[in-house]
Amino acid sequence: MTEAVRRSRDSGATRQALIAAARELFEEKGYGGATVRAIGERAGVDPALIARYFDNKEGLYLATLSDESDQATVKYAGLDPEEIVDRLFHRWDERGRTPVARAMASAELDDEVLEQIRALVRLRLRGPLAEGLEKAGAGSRSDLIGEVLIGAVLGICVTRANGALPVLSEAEADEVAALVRKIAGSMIG
Amino acid sequence: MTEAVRRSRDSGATRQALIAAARELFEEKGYGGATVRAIGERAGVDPALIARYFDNKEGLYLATLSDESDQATVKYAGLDPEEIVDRLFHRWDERGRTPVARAMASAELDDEVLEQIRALVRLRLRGPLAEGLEKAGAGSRSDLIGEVLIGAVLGICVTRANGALPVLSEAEADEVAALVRKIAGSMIG
DNA sequence: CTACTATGTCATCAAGTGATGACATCAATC
DNA sequence: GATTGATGTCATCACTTGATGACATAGTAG
Repeated sequence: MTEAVRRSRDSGATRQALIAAARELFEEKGYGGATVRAIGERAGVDPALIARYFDNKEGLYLATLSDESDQATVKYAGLDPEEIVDRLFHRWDERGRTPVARAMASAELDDEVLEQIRALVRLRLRGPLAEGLEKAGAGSRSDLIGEVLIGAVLGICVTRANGALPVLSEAEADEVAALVRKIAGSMIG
Repeated sequence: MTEAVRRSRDSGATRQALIAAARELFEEKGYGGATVRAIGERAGVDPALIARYFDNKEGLYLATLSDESDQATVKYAGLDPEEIVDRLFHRWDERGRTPVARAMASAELDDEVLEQIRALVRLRLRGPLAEGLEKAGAGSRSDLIGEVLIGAVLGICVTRANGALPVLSEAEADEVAALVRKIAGSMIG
């Protein structure tokens, strides 16, 4: 029987605690800024267990990406491009930088990370986006247009979060969202 | 007499060599990834001189930002918004990430860095952009719209450079530029 | 020539990093 | 309850980093 017993020593729970703590700290400090000691402390777990369960720090990082990918229950399929872009903006804007968004905004990407990012984007974002764009008559390069929109939203959210563009940072989310929708709309005609 | 003698020991030349090497390495590796030893080596200069001339690594980083600001001879004043955005895109796209662009895309910004970025953006980018937008009849929030455009271009250039969005990365610059112009145009009507 | 300052060189420190392996302890199985 | 594998703890290593200060040398002024 596989009972859902709450064991005092539960490797699964430890794994999840580490992933959750890692996601938080990677969001806050970035990959380099988050130390394995800090992650272990926040998870209430000995840092050495990172090596046991994820080989090393990078393995844990990849695990956070997979985890986010799994939890991306938001379905964009079948929506208007403007609606997709609107929701994407709100998601990235509210939740701060998810590991995925943060990775996408970073300068150079490790090969494995790049692979995960691309798969996630293709399935969850660009796919539905391109589909909606075609349906709306965006013409041939709907894949490219979809990615341009994703990149644009990412840049807006990043600069909005870090304060580099003060007016944008202080604007109401809805006002910015309206502009983002406008951008999406302009790609269709 | 202040002659332009080429001295074998020239603190000015040393400073410039350090700034140039630092800019390159900050572009390639980011702030954390560029070590003072690597900067010194590329500059052909002992790393200890960083401390002498710029106090510490962060001082050198700020110096690279000022330097880029000084060298930003590109004048956007008086141009159409679409034209400004087009040139901004090409600049960031060709030259790779300048220190400024890289800083704008980073997650959290140090106070001093933030200050420099904001000043640079206000003077060189958002100012002319907002002016052009108003002239074109963009309505009230031209400051906000200008910053949204800057953020969008930044995100497009960053994702284009790091390969997170493959179609965008492989597209011709001119094709992307056309879409960027389209986005700018949509903000006016 | 001498002395003095600017500039450059070098060795080294203290702190922090990720990783590792020996050891301890829990919990399931017989 | 003894055995055994899974899980957790701890000390420590090897390495890198930014920074510092003592020292060396060039170039100039007197």
